[in-house]
Amino acid sequence: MSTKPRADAERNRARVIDAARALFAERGDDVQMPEIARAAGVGVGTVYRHFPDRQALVEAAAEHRFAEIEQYARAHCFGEDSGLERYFRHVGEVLASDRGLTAAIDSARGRPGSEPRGSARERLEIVVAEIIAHDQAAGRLRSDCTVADVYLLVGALSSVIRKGGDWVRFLDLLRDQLST
Amino acid sequence: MSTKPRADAERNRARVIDAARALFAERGDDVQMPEIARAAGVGVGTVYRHFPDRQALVEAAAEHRFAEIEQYARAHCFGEDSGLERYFRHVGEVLASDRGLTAAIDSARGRPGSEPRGSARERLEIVVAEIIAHDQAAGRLRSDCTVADVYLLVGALSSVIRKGGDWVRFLDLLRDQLST
DNA sequence: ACCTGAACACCGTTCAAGT
DNA sequence: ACCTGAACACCGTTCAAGT
Repeated sequence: MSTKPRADAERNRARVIDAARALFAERGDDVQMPEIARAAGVGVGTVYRHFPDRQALVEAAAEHRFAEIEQYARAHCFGEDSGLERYFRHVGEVLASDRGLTAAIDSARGRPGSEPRGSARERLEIVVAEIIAHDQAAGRLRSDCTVADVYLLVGALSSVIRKGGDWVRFLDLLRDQLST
Repeated sequence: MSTKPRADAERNRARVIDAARALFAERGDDVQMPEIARAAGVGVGTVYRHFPDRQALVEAAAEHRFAEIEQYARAHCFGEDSGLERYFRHVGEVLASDRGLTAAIDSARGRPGSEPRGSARERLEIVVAEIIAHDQAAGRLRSDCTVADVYLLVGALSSVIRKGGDWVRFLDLLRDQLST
């Protein structure tokens, strides 16, 4: 369908994403578009050529975290103890270290299942479903727990972290609840 | 200290609060200051004379809900079953019906204990402490549960509701966790 | 004292002109 | 095709002028 983009366009896109990742990670939502453009060494118009609006850039800058979390999940959430518990703890750590990810999650448009085919988010959703099934098969997770439940709780976790709340305590209050 | 304000000033203040309550309750955070001024029949400058900034108005417009919730709590959260469970359910219903209250809670500046003496929020905090003590005395609440925990969970509940999530399910996932 | 609303500041987004 | 950045739109907040 679409023809290959020009080399300078691709390079500019990468620069914008890199600048956005660094700035959003550190200061979250209170970074302005002109500042990102300046840090990337391009004009604002170029940012808008590659991303339709601010929200799209926030999501694009967070995308790699979903892939990273998926890697972690595949490696560490299918053992002898609760995979979901490990999952929530790891997501909490990542969210706490990247305020841009909390911004992406807090304003997520889609419900579970609405991701485009093959996106990092969709692959992550699949692993979460597998963790749930694995924990349930081991009899350590309530049988009615769904992917939507995990999304709901990750959203809550994200907003706790964003507000500077004690998210470890939040997970403690939640923990054994998910056990049978 | 301060002398009595002029009658028209007091009337204008009341009009602003009334307009803000109605508009925030229905549409939450996406209501602009000029619109509130117009609905109140005053100039924007008058709004700013009575409230230092938008956030202060959001909080002032939500204040009465804290008193209402306190009334409910005193009447219904000291019975035979879990007072905290009734409390969370009621707060959820109020939050779901008043998006202005979610806006006030989601951007709350203070931690528990930081309220001014005698404010509605402080009185509410006291009742929450009493509910906790009552539930703990009846042996139906974990002994390490604090007022800060309840704040943490109400904040999480508020953000779930604000994002249009299934808050009843959220409370279900949380429910028995708080039991001993 | 208090009120009004035009004006200012700020930031997301667009678009005419340039390469 | 893509880039630039001045200009526009929008909204929170201020302040000079009025009562």
